[in-house]
Amino acid sequence: MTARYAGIAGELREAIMRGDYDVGAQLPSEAELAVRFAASRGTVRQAVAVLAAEGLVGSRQGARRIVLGRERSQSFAELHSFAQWARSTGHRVTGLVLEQRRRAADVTEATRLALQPGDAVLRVLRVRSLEGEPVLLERTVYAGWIAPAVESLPADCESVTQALYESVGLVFAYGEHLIDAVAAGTEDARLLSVRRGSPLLRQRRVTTTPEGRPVEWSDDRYRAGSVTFSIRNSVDANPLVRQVGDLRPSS
Amino acid sequence: MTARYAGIAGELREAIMRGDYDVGAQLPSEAELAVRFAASRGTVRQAVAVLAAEGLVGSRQGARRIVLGRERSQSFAELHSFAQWARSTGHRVTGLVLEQRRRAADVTEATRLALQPGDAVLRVLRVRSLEGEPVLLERTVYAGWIAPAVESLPADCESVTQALYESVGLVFAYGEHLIDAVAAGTEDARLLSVRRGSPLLRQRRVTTTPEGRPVEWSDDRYRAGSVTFSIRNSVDANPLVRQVGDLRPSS
DNA sequence: GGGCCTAGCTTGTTTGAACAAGTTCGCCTA
DNA sequence: TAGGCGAACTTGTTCAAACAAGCTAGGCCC
Repeated sequence: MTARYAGIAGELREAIMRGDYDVGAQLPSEAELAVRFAASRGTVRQAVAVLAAEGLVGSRQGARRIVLGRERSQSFAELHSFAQWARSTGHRVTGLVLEQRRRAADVTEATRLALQPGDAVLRVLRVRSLEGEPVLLERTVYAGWIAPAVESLPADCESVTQALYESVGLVFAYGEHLIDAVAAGTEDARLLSVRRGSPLLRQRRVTTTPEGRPVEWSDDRYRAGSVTFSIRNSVDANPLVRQVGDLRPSS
Repeated sequence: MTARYAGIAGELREAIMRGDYDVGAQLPSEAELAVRFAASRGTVRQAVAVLAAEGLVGSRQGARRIVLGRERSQSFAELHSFAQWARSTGHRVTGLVLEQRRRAADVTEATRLALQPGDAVLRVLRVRSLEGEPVLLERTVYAGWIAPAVESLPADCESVTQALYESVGLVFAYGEHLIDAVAAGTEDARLLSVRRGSPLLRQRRVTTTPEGRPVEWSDDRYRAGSVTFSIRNSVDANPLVRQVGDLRPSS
């Protein structure tokens, strides 16, 4: 069994998504839930805190909690891994490595991956397709210490995240993402079957292990209209930040 | 004074941002912090939970907490309000209403704002500039009940969010955001001074009051390169979600 | 020297209790 | 009837204690 509060959160989440509570309706009070689940108030609070973080419920001191929506945010794994996300939504996903080679890290890459300039890194160019249509172009730089594991993957590996976990036990735990829009370059256009200059949604990200060690730096470009990022937030919890452009050269 | 845990979180945050702890370094243990701040372990845990949600520190059961970075996520207000965000980063921001008129809500708008089709709504077209350069085009639909307050604002109102708070005490508490890339239409191109078809970063959002009542539905388009969205997340906390495109017609 | 194992440290989970602070709603008064 | 008041309810904050579970480092054995 998982933690108690996680179980309670799960039951409440299902009840909300099932429609037991309408959007805008009130949730039972903490005291009531504590009795129903035979848990202390603290544990119940932890459970509803999970739902609040997912954006499902909101709360104000003094008033009952309110149901804000029915769609749950997906897990970190689903956010990080294109394959896991696509699969969880029932889409058929494929991938293909077009290029892969080791190089010495330049200053930018070294900084981002917490390496010394000149240390070995592995650059990979990958196309991902949804239902056979190419929708995503990934230009990834892996830190040298993980390169062997990445190179040993098949070129059409579906989920790199999962493969790395299974082969070397690597876990991605933290990520920082920068999202903006860019025009498709010549190569982008050719590989994604769009016209040059057409809009792409760009997501640049650094991912690190649970110990805080950077593993990869990636520039992912989505064909416009194929994928949308969705964010739920509240006065309490909010992870999204705007930044003025041109802070960093684009790789 | 604010809550105890908030104060502790603040001190720790400052220490991290000041560089007392290097990125990758360990934070003192909960027990140690409890002694130092003369608080119970529970309160200390609440404080570090705040930092974890901000993406500043990470934690693993059994091991000391690790400093992950030095940049803090901004507040919800800064995320929601373009003006407040820009001001907090030291930019000069201006705004101008180009069009404003009441209409009956169509089915889409009514659904998103939890109204009945035919109820009155207020549509506003606004341009926002950074340092005099137009960077953002806002097409906003306000629910009828807030329309009078919006109409009474000056056309060059800098911060609508703040103005509405001051005039009628309206507070924005929750938001749902959809982010993708689109090509600039004829009107977009003219008003943002870009070529037609050039890439724009689009953010569609619904914002609601603390009671869960939708206030506005907006389609914001940023000129490419002017603004970047940044997200920090971890296995525990993650608010960002991908969605397959074409789920909803674009306004 | 190399590998295993355990003791102690550190974070995760849960309970129970108490008070603070904000909301709601009915009642009472002017 | 309109407004104000207050009691009951509900969430927010804090404390203290105990056990579970994962991690680390040092010592021990081969």
